[in-house]
Amino acid sequence: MRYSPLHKADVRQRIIRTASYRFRSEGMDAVGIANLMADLGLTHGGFYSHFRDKEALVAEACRHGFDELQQRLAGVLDAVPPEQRLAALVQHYLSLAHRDRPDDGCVAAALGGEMARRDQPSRQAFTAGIEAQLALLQECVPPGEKGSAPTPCVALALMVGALLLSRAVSDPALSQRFLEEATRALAPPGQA
Amino acid sequence: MRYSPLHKADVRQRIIRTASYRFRSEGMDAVGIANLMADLGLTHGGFYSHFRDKEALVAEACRHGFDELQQRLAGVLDAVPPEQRLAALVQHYLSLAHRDRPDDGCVAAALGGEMARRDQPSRQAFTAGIEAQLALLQECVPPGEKGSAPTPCVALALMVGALLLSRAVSDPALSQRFLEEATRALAPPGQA
DNA sequence: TTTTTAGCATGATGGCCATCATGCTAAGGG
DNA sequence: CCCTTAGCATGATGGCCATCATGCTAAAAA
Repeated sequence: MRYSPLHKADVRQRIIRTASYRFRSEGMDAVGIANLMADLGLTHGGFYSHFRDKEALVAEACRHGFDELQQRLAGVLDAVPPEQRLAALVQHYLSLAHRDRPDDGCVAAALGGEMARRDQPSRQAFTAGIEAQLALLQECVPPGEKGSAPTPCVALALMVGALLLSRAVSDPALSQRFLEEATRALAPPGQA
Repeated sequence: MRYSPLHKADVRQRIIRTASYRFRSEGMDAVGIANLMADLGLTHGGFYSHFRDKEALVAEACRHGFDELQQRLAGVLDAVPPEQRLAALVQHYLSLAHRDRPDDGCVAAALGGEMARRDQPSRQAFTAGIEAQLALLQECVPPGEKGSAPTPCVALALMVGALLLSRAVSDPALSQRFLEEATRALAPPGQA
């Protein structure tokens, strides 16, 4: 063992972390193993002692990305009284900052389309992340809200769709419209 | 000219058409020029006499895909009285058939994530398609609907997001929930 | 009928891809 | 203090990528 015994786990985490960012910003097919390892000052040789294949890394990177967002959103929610939680979450998710930093943002919005074409391990990791997001949204709906409030599935689909489209569209005004109108639909200003 | 004078335009259309399908089902990076031309019984040599580069083809394929969906949806809307148009469109868009045939479906849901990373020509073609979809949605909202109805941007974002997630998720039950709950949110059953 | 030329084919270039086989090297266990 | 071995490096394999240069061939123009 060249480095200390904990270094393998550390390198593994750095691979996942870097992959998670680069996948979201460049797409999963666009990031090669050799190129990715070079980011860490390593070469492609050792990769396969950490992961069985690229698919395994994609699954891990997916998990990592969802965990990260989940923790950040949990922090946002803790700082806010229960009635304002949904609004706070929506404003954070549909912000210009989130739109402009896909590498540090929601995996579903950045990689959802490509995930539909991937193998089972990655899709299962993705599904688990989605379910965690739905659970988090569930907790944001105040107790008294009746059938009028959007369900977690609807809220998540609208947020993902709006963020995705705001990124894809080349017209800045239209990009903002997606964010603003989706925000209004989920967290109407005329509310507590 | 080897074939009749109209054959160049015909071949060009066949390239666009095939590319449009394959891009949506396999992703734009996964379809190579040589492989694509082979689908038409041709080789890679002639490609660059039809398009300046791959980016130009992506833009054309994007246009073609949006046009096709637009025409199909227009056909659905014509067969239905004005009050039911939004519901008909939503049910068509959020159907299992659409979910399971991304190659023959909405460009935004299949390629939106990758479009955000593409060059200007493709993104402009994409934006034009989105604007056409928004215009079509605008016409679906009956005259009397007040502020309660979702705006076109919100409706489109929700539809795209729900379709995207229903495709990406590996759990069939969750996949259907996205489609059904989004459908209910946009075309509530307790309505004309 | 002859000549031009457009549409496509062939082939080359340089690059990147995932994956596997093997070799070095330094740290841990004895 | 030596020897095993784990972690990574080097290099090879076979394949696909976009793009450009050139050549063939048959149809249109003369």
